[in-house]
Amino acid sequence: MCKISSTEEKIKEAAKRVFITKGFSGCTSREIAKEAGMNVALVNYYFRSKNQLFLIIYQAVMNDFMLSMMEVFSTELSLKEKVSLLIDREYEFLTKHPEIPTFVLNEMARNKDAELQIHETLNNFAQTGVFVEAAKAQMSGEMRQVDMVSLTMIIMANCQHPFMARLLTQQLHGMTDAQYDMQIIKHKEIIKEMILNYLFPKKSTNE
Amino acid sequence: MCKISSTEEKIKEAAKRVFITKGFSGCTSREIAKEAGMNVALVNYYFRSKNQLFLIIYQAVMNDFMLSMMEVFSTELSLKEKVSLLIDREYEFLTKHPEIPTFVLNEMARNKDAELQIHETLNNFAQTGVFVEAAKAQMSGEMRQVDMVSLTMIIMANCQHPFMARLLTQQLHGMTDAQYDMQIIKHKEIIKEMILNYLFPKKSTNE
DNA sequence: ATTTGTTTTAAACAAGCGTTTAAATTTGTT
DNA sequence: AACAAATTTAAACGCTTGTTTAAAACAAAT
Repeated sequence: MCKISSTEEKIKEAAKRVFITKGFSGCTSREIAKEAGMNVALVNYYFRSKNQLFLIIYQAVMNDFMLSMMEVFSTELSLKEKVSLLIDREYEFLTKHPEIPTFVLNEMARNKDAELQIHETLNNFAQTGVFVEAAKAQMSGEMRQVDMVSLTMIIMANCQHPFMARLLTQQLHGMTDAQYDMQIIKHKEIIKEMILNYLFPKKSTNE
Repeated sequence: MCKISSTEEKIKEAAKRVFITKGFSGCTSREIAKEAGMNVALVNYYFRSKNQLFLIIYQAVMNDFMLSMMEVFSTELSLKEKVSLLIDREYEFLTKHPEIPTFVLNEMARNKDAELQIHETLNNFAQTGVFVEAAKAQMSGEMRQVDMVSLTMIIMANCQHPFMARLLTQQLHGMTDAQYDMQIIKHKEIIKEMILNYLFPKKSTNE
């Protein structure tokens, strides 16, 4: 009976790899089965359909993705330290899973049912109270008056895009894989300074 | 004989719309034909195959995409003004064609033949001499010491990502389409200030 | 050892895919 | 008007798709 979890898990792992790299429309059930080293019928025996299997994978990936962005907010740090740590964690996560943002955004665009899944993790996001905290920091003058949407967009853009546009950027500058890996490490510090300088400006003495 | 350009162009326009919104793997030849209001066989009569048609569309889109980023560099402005204008042009282009970055990056990931197409526009990019110009500005101390790769990444990320991650961000903050359109207009000014402040810092008097 | 239920397989299903064919229609030319 | 070429159509091609079936292989229990 312990075979259940073995093969079922193998299929899920294979499906995750294939779905993330090729997308739902870009792969076949047989391809997933082959990647798992199994028969095509087994995929449907455990998961009923390609779509059902996809939904399970998508939800899991989406959850990982959102959690990686949220866990920082629960810490007991100052807002400036939180932003800094958030960027670190995002780069850490994306270095391990560089295809996930593209995957999530693509599948959201393809399937409008995806609206459902986001709401679960969305509630947890509001509960961290980071928005209230940011509002206070802006009141006190500690932080620049930036609305929370733009703040979110700035952080997401500068963290995710370097991984999403890797192929284009690498070709544009004729870089090897190793060179780009190094670039990303350097780039993280650059955007961290840029963002923190903007959000928490050193008050210049001539104003 | 004037029918040639008429139907051929109609198919191309339909294919462009379908390919950009659904991707190569996400659509069928019959779908493109239907969008153009024509028979399936006509698509292959004019373009031999789905793949051939796609390549024509991809090259045209890729060219538009790269040109929108490059034309600014040929102007006679200061480097600071160039960066500012580049961001304006990018937002202008992406407001009209918001799906293009996702499309280009997705198809690059799917098809490794795409390496060829980039080299054409790449040469023009080097010829603008913007890299030499930036190096000079850094020498003179006008501009911060940021390598050109990170500079490119920063600009691309903060311009493209807001359009690429529209669905996610909109859901995350519960925004309507109209609200997000407004947000983008505001966001452009924010990232412009952030980037320019970083690249061309006002020398603080206490240092 | 036989029976029971579960897991795996090979084979088949209809539907849809990209593509081709060959006939019908339209067009331009004489 | 008659012919030749180009355009458009409907139908079919072989192949792959997601999914199902029914039999085989396996495991556990009596």
